[in-house]
Amino acid sequence: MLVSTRGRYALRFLVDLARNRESGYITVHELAERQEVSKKYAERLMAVLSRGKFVETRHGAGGGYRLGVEPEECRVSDVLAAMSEELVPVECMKCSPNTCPRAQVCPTLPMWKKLGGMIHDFFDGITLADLMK
Amino acid sequence: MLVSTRGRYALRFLVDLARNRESGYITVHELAERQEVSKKYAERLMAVLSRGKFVETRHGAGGGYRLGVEPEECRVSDVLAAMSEELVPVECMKCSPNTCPRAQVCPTLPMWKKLGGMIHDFFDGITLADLMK
DNA sequence: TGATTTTCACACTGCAAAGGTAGGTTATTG
DNA sequence: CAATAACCTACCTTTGCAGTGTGAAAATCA
Repeated sequence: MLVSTRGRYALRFLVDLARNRESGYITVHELAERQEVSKKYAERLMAVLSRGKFVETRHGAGGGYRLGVEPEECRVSDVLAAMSEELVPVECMKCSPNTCPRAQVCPTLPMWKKLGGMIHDFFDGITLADLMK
Repeated sequence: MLVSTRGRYALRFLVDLARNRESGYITVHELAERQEVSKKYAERLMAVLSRGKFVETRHGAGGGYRLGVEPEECRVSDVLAAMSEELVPVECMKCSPNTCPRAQVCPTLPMWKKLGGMIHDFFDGITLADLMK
């Protein structure tokens, strides 16, 4: 039931950028150091966030990353999705429609569906703005 | 964010036993076949449930498993715990007190804690009796 | 323009945990 | 005592995550 470090680090990076929005562009080096994540790994995760338009980038000297969204409008669920974090509790719910042959008779599926909904709603209701305080 | 098959299969086995409580002892062979899980794997998972007192066993001919608890009193959270399913969403919440040096300043930890609480409450509120209907 | 600084891309490795199997042992029944 | 069924342990295989190395491409600044 763990959330991958990918998703968790990404959130921490975004919160960091959100809190330091006035400082202009921030390099991966700085970000990685503050968040105590290896620079190399941080680099990769930030690239994903960049593709997902969560951050704006600037190459070259004086460059780096800055937040590309309004903290109030950036939902945690979107960030996790961008980091390809599956928010469903069971394999068979990954793709819809459910292809499991037992889906119609599975006594536990309704429970998993309900939980999946809960989790999704939970992350939907939290934004970067909530986390940066 | 997936629940292991261990936990999921175990629940299905228990629901099966609960639904067939009048049939006396049920062999792993039968159980595995109905639930479409390999007999060998089912055997192992049932042994765990046995150690956890969720089922009663009987060796030899005519033996097998039968439910060892009242469905109304068997919480899903207990079953998952017995199958060593960690219900926390992040590594650092596995042991308490939290040993992560960033715990005090982590901007995301409160969110994970809240989610963890929600998930635990969710599974606490569901019993075998709810699933067997 | 050219050196420097930065992001970006991708292949690769290492590792741990999960899923699943094999074979044999012990307990119980009839 | 033969058959049956749970039990146990060690093992194998796969998978996905975490993390690194190398080297580009892009932009800056002098």
